[in-house]
Amino acid sequence: MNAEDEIVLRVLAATPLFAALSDSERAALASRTQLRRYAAGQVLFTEGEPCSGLYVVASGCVRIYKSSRGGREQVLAIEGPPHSIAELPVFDGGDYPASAQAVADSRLLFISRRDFRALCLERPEVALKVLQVVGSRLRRLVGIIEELSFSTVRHRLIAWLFKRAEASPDRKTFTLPVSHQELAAEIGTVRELVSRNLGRLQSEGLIHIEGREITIVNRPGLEAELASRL
Amino acid sequence: MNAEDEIVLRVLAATPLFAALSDSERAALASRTQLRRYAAGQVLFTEGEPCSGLYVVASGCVRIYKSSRGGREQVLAIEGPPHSIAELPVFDGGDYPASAQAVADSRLLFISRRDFRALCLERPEVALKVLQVVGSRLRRLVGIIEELSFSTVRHRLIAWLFKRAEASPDRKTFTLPVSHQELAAEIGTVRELVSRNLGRLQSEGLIHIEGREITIVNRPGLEAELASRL
DNA sequence: ATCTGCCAGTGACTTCGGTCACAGGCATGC
DNA sequence: GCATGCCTGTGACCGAAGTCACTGGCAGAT
Repeated sequence: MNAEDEIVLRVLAATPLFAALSDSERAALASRTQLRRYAAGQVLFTEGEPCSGLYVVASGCVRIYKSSRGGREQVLAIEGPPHSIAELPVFDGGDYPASAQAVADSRLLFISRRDFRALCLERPEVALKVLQVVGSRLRRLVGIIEELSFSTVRHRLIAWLFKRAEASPDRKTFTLPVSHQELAAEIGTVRELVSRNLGRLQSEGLIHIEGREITIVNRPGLEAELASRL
Repeated sequence: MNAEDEIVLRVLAATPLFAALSDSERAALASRTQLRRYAAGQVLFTEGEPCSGLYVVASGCVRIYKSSRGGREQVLAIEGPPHSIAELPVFDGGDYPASAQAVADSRLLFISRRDFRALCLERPEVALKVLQVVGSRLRRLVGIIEELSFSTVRHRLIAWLFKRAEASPDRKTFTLPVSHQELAAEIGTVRELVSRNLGRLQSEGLIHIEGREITIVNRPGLEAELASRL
């Protein structure tokens, strides 16, 4: 067994979708799995393309997004290992509903539509797992709709900052990991509004910005805003 | 077999989810299915409630929606017979992500979470069907996100009018089937903007309004707007 | 008939979102 | 070095979106 096969097996074992499989079943699946490499920025597929199969992130990071003419983008999801991508269009026979792009250099497993469907029929537990994964995906989409429909850019920005801060050691300070441009795509607006709103939050003493370092200064104040009349 | 049982069987047979079942399997499922009645306006479940099972619309019509404090609502889907509702939260163990309400007097089949999961394990074809159904649901949600993120109220209103017109005999004239309030919830805005935008479309000679009758007057003009820099 | 509640239209106003244009910073590559 | 390209901040501006308040219509209930 070569190094690539080993990676494939390891990733399959770590992926929730395939947790229920036995070792031998996983080996069988692995033999029908491709390992693909993508450079940062490279596009995996574009919305509207026919769906050829499902991906699992082995390393790196992938973002799923819609783009408009006019050049704006709206991010729907960002997935790292060991999550799967595009499980859904595999089943309803339609095209990919959105585009996907590697954020960093990435390796992905690719399983063809046919193989995956066959597996689901053979091992219903896998299908149930898919449903579970898809459930959380749907929840996230509903969350995005809620935010776009009911809340403001400022709101969404604050929520985004909190999400980042929670993931940092002291839950207060973190380094902006993306450009304003990308942040804008994630919260559904444009670069300039991100810049302005960050500036406004700072001048109101709610956060502190130093280069790419952002610190939550007045957490209660920010939380109060999130709570108010969503 | 009484009348209710007959309804249940008939609806199960017509529902895509259960198309793959044999008559005897459907009969077994029917015996574990409840028939529930809801009056127009009655709420089936509210977002955040624990998910107890899945519904199938037997007659009438149900809308799925999120509501904000401040009293606004955003409609996510409207389902008539023989479609199912809330297939998804059944699987990921979470709460209902949105609320559901009968639009008209309705009868719904209710299948408990347990029974439905068991069925999916036993008959993987059912699970695959669920995935297919859920796929189209996800597409619609992505479509909503796209519209909210990239387009304007005017845009969404025109798209909505087209959707209605397509469903009418001459593809031009139809009766507004809902209040402005409800229309606003469906396209993600407020009553006043619906009223104003309808008025504006008429004064620009694009549509004609007479009471609740709406006629598409200048279809090319409207289409051009939909096409422009989405 | 009157009262109540929902629905529709509209004017005045505020604020939010977004566009355009431009200037400066900082890295990379030649 | 300089040129190039991407990222950021900001001022000016415009139109869209939303809020508030009030009017009048219409249907159902009593």
